[in-house]
Amino acid sequence: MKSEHQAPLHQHVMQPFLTRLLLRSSLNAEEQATVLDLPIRVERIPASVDFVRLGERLGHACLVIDGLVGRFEQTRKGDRQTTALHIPGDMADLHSVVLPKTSWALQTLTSSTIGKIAHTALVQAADRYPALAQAFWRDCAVDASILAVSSVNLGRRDARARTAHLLCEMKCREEAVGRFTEDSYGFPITQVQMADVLGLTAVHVNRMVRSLRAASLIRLSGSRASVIDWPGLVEAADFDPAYLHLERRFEAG
Amino acid sequence: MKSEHQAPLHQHVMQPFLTRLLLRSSLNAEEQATVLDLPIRVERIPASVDFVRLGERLGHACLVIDGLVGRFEQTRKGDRQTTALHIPGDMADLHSVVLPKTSWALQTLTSSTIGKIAHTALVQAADRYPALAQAFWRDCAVDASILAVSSVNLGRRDARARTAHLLCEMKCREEAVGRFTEDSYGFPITQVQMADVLGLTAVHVNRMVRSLRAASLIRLSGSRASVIDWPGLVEAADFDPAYLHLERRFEAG
DNA sequence: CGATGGCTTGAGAGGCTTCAATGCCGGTGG
DNA sequence: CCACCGGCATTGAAGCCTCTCAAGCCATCG
Repeated sequence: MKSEHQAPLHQHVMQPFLTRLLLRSSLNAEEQATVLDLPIRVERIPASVDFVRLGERLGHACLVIDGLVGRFEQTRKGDRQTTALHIPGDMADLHSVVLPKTSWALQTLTSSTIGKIAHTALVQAADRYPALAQAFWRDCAVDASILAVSSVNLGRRDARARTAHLLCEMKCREEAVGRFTEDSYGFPITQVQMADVLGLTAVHVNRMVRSLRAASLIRLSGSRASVIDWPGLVEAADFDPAYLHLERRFEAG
Repeated sequence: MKSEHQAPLHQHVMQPFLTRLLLRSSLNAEEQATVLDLPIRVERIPASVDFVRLGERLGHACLVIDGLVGRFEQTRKGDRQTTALHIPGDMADLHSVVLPKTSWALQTLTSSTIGKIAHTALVQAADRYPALAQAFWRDCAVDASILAVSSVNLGRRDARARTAHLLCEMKCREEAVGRFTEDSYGFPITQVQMADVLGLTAVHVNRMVRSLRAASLIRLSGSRASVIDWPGLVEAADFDPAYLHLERRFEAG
């Protein structure tokens, strides 16, 4: 029941996001159709482009359709901290619907396909269907939960555990959307970019990655990460996936 | 127009939260009345009590009415990272409405008064008034924005700047609700607790606090923080209050 | 085939932690 | 009324984790 009365090309493009929403929220056919019918403007963007800048006033939210996107902020000195990584199906800045003035920036880490969805369309959908409003809200809450764990990593775990933790998190997130195959997932990110995420220097990231490789926990070849010893990696990372809220359960309050 | 037809004792207790919502959202009289009429169960809790624990399934959200509350997570080793501080008027876990299974814990830092509001009541209000749903969502988005900046602090700023940044942030947040008076605000927090927030050891927090004091930027006496040199503190912290979204503006998407 | 970007490795410096001890203060009980 | 106790702030010294600086290697690409 996906509103087949009109089948614009963009529909298949919204499907991964709907899938993500359905992971955590129960939506009826009408609500699902509304999501699929959201007008979207698709755009291809090369690697390393800041396509949303600090202090901008946004009129749309960005859906990652393909590629890898980083949300980041920086210090006056210019040190960059990536606060979130977004894979296909993620809305990189859904929170911009309620906070249109950005205090963050978005950057493509690899060349990516981005879908821009007007705030007005999202607000209309949320206003009409409370279940959608709640689903959007929940999506942002999960984002915040990841942010909180990221703070724990940066504040309390050493470089090696931090690095392992990132690999664990991305494995679980990719797996949740069916992108973890043959014990590996796409991880097309340079060590400099990893350093931005982990609050480390690229030099030290290199040493930590090698340490994990030497311990036969993972292998990073080219643009993929292969998990060799999942229990070992989880152990090294002190990882508990609960914060990702990936178990399907629809109980609200 | 505050629904004077019934004036239960708890109403004055919801006022600070409504004030906080109104800082960033436009709500009509009916919507405001709905917030003030939310049923709330008030409870007094001593200092250093974990009143929400990890992995719990919550049926209510916690409003801080008085005192100081910390949201935290910890590593397997037991190192604690406080990811958010909450002052009176804050909802410490509004996001629990959409994610009732906690991946965090709440702790009183001083003896506090907490108001428990049933999720069902909040969901009903949100379902009935889209503007309220959006206001709740926005409140969570601001919380996430603070979390993101916290990641920047932990990942990219040194101990001194981090310490100064915390003092700046709390000054602005207290000021926004009229609790910054005579160049000072309540900051009843031990250096051990500050260390939990800042991802440092208590010993080093002590040295950083002394350094800031020696530079005549602030004074921490007993349970209050006095700002001596605001521009200097902002400079030391590399602080930009934009992420707090405290300017009154009601444009949505 | 030189330039570029990413990965790798080494050596030294420094910021923060760890361990340890002291002083201060308020609360409590004899 | 005062001695004791526990929590908190403070200070010192040593050590380690991570950064900084620097250089070399390799693949890709124009």
